[in-house]
Amino acid sequence: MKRDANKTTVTIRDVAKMSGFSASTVSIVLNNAPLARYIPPQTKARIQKAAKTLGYYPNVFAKSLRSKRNHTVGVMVFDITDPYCTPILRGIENSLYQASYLQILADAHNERGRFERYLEMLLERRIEGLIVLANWLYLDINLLADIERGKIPTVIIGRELESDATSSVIVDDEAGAYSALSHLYGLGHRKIAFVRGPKALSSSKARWRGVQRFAKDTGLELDARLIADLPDQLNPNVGVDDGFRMTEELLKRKRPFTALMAYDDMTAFGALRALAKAGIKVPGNCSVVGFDDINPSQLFVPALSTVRQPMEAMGAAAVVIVNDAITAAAENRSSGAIHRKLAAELVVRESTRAVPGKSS
Amino acid sequence: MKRDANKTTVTIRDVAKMSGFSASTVSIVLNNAPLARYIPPQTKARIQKAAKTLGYYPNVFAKSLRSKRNHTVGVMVFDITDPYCTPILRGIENSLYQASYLQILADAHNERGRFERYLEMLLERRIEGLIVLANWLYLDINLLADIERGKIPTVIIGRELESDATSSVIVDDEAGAYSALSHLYGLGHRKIAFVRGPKALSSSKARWRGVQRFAKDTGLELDARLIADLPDQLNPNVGVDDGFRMTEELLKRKRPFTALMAYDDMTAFGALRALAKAGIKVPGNCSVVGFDDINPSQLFVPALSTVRQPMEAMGAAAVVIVNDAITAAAENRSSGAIHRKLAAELVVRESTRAVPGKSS
DNA sequence: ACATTATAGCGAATCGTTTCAATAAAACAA
DNA sequence: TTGTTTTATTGAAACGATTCGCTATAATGT
Repeated sequence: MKRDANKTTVTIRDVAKMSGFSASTVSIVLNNAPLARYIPPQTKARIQKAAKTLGYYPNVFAKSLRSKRNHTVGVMVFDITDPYCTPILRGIENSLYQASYLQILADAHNERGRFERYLEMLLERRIEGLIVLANWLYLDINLLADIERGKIPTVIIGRELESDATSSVIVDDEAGAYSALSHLYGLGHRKIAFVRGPKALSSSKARWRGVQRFAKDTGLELDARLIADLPDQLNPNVGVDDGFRMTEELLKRKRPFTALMAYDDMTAFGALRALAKAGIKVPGNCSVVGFDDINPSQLFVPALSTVRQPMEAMGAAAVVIVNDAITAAAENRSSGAIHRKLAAELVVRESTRAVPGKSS
Repeated sequence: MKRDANKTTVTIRDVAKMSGFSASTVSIVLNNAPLARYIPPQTKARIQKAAKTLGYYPNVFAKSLRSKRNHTVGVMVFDITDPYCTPILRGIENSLYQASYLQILADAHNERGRFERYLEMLLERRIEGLIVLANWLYLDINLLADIERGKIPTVIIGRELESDATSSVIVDDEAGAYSALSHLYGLGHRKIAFVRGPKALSSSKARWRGVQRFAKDTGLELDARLIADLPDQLNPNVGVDDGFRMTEELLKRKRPFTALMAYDDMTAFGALRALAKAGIKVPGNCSVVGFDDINPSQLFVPALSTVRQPMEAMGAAAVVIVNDAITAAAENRSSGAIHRKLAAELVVRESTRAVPGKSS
């Protein structure tokens, strides 16, 4: 193994040799350590030039072996295929970049085993923080134990854990649903159908609470025959099929409605398809409102009115939380869990319209 | 700094102490190193138990400081917001996971500066391989120099570089466009409008070549008045607006057409919107075909007929290439650049139909 | 002229692992 | 019995960077 021949890695000692100074000095100069204040400019220049001509990159492993810091956080996604994820990832990435962190991306594919395996790998990497993007189901108790074990600053986006020992960033589902329904009501709709989310999801419950609260506030009657439930499913992309089926189911009940409020945009897409198939024009004969405002929603014809989750902001908020926790830990301070609930915003597009014959 | 109190990291020496053996032995056992063949089972058991009860994770930094391997590859995306990216990322992730690599995700936001900064950070991390997902414009020459400098196995998805020193995975745009046009032609369409892609994109050219070849093969006439070009733009999500504008432009020319072939799905969405606005039914009065088969395409009403890029497979192929290159490098073999061109597949959905009055 | 302080740079220890070479006991062959 | 091999374990030297403490010269104060 004549490795010296094609010596590929250039170390700090190479720079030292070339510049004529010691490794210590090189380190001090290149990092602008406190001691660098005593180093005359020309020495610095010589060292910097040497580093540049050699193409020297400090070895992060050696570096973090000493400093215990490695400027890496793990980002665990439950299903990157879900369009809901992407903007959040963008938000995370952007904030992380600003703080010059790098992210290791892990995709659990909604599988518990995969989640755990990835978690282990991330722990081995000594990530400084962990952001979990729990867009979909479950996420139970004892993986928390795993996280706690590592004592790594963690924040969960999209779910609030029962034990609030772990920080979280969620959206105000209840208020969002409230405003969506309020929008339909304001347009004169009274016979409103609902496709509710899977019962297992906490956001389903919260959104429904918003609906109920609005109904109570205004005396709107919620007709049980106009309510359908999405089955508990693991695959978010099936949401559209389920939305389709549930809407057909609703139509089959022959109970007229002038508006439909879907659990989320995917469901709304399915509803749109079912309505089109039944010859019902949107928004002419029926208004449809979704939730989330995933990317395709604005593309649709008609563009979907929906409740926008501030996804980039959620990602950014998560980064703020972990970053604070990391610096707190670095300074040996302790920091409690933080729970942020962001407001959702109604976005009115083309799929909702005043009920015909009535003026709003 | 009483750090010993809350000693957070458990090292191999702790395991050694607890099990009563030396650090060397522990290392050998835990890694199943060749020497482990001499270690009696009960010793192994003792060590393993100690490791488990202490919750020992080997420190990857120390590890790779010696071994020069860190099982990490960089994945550089030009814009994670682009729905085209997601399935490719999924393909990459999945293959990487199988090979038990972890990925560091970097998003260049289509900005050169950001690309370079990230590249530097990745190089510092001593990533073993690099996958670049060049979905969108440019990607010029001298960042290649940067990559070459690091001598890191690299593969580019979505573009073929002029100098073929860097491996690439692309889709057969020409054949894909050929088959899309062939599909329209087979449905009886003769007056076909085209919204071509931005000239700067190599895929634009390739797809247009496919169109031209088909036209030549069959004698189909390409009417210049039915051809519009997307402007050179940086933002992929603007594609839909441009598609809308270009289609309106085409309609304004008053030159009738019964089918429209869009550069990609985003453009097709824009076209769909413009056609709807003009009161032209799809597919009743006009067929529309896209390219890519991004996720929303199947959701649309009508679902978009398009040419499917095998995105997961592309991601997987990229991983195979870097993985091979990495192991080759590890064994001191040299490996040349590899160029894979994957077939695209026509997906017929609802947006295309035989031209009225004619039977296909 | 001498003590003090600021300036400039270096040596060596350290971070947590892996691995080579060495040791030493047991097992075997002659 | 002696010599060789196999089995079992370990100390010490890397890997590449940071940092504390040390030296040594130069500048300053008195």
